[in-house]
Amino acid sequence: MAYTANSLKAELNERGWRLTPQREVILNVFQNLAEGHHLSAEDLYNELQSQGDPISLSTIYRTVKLMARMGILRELEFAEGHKHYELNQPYPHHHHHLICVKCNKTIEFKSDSILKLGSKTSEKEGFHLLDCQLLIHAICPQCQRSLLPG
Amino acid sequence: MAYTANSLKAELNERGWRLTPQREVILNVFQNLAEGHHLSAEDLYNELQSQGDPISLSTIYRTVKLMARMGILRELEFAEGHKHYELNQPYPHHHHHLICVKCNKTIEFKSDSILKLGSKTSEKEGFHLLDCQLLIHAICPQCQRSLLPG
DNA sequence: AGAGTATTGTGTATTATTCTCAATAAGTGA
DNA sequence: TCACTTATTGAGAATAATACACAATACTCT
Ligand SMILES: [Mn+2]
Ligand SMILES: [Mn+2]
Ligand SMILES: [Zn+2]
Ligand SMILES: [Zn+2]
Repeated sequence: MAYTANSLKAELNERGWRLTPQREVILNVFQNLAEGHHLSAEDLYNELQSQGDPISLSTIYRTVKLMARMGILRELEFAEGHKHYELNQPYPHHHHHLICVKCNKTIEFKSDSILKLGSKTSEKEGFHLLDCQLLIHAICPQCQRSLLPG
Repeated sequence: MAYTANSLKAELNERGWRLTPQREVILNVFQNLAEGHHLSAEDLYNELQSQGDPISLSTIYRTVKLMARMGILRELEFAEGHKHYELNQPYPHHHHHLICVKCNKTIEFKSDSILKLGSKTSEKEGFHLLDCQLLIHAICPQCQRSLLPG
């Protein structure tokens, strides 16, 4: 069940917030993003720029944060010093990430048992689940061979 | 199997690196850290300061990064804008985190099935596993009640 | 349409983390 | 034990991601 402009508006208004063209366009970018892709704030800024919908960096930071807290986007912290975002999709699109801490190569994989564990755990503690992600930090085959320090 | 000064030295030297008093002291702080505690770089800086082993912030940042890449420490990114570190312990101490994205309340929980999945996945891709952590972003009971924006 | 207020864009501030570089000291082998 | 090589440290400056302040704008509701 993908978001439409209307369902997004409904969810925003319910909390006393507003639907703006910026928010709608930003959500669209994520909905059209190919599988396995993740955007940083700056990526998103450039993408919007080049598709002719320029939006200020401030608004971008505010919006992705807002949408992550609504559970619309998931916030991913790989090993690069800045956050990445992607659509927070339910089963069967929900997935996890295996990351090389040296070169940032990322592999996605699925697991519904983790998703179940995430729901069960947050429910048990009375938390409202937003996102559950297994993050595997590792070193890829190529970087294992390289003798470079660090 | 906790690290001793000697085993740490062996692992460092094996890679052409050196054991320094700073590295030894930093590892000790983490080994003496109570369960459920996590230190930011600044926390660690202050802790060392007050225990009479002052170490520069530069060295602290370099050391925790080094130890994370060696698999000695695990790097945790909660929702506060800076990293936290804790000892990377194997089963049965290995655990995961449920975090409130609004107030940062953190609850730890264990799961050996995730640990297995992490090993299996990285092995399958030929990666050398460093750490595997399930991160559950959620909103705690108290913050659900609060009507504050954000 | 108008009131009330959430949101935007611009510019600036903050702050975690990295970088630079000269001084120091760990490892190694004679 | 003593040099020799070079990894490491500490101090400070630099960087870069993100947050903030505020006046102008534009949603939403009546
Ligand atoms: Mn992904
Ligand atoms: Mn922990
Ligand atoms: Zn790699
Ligand atoms: Zn909370």
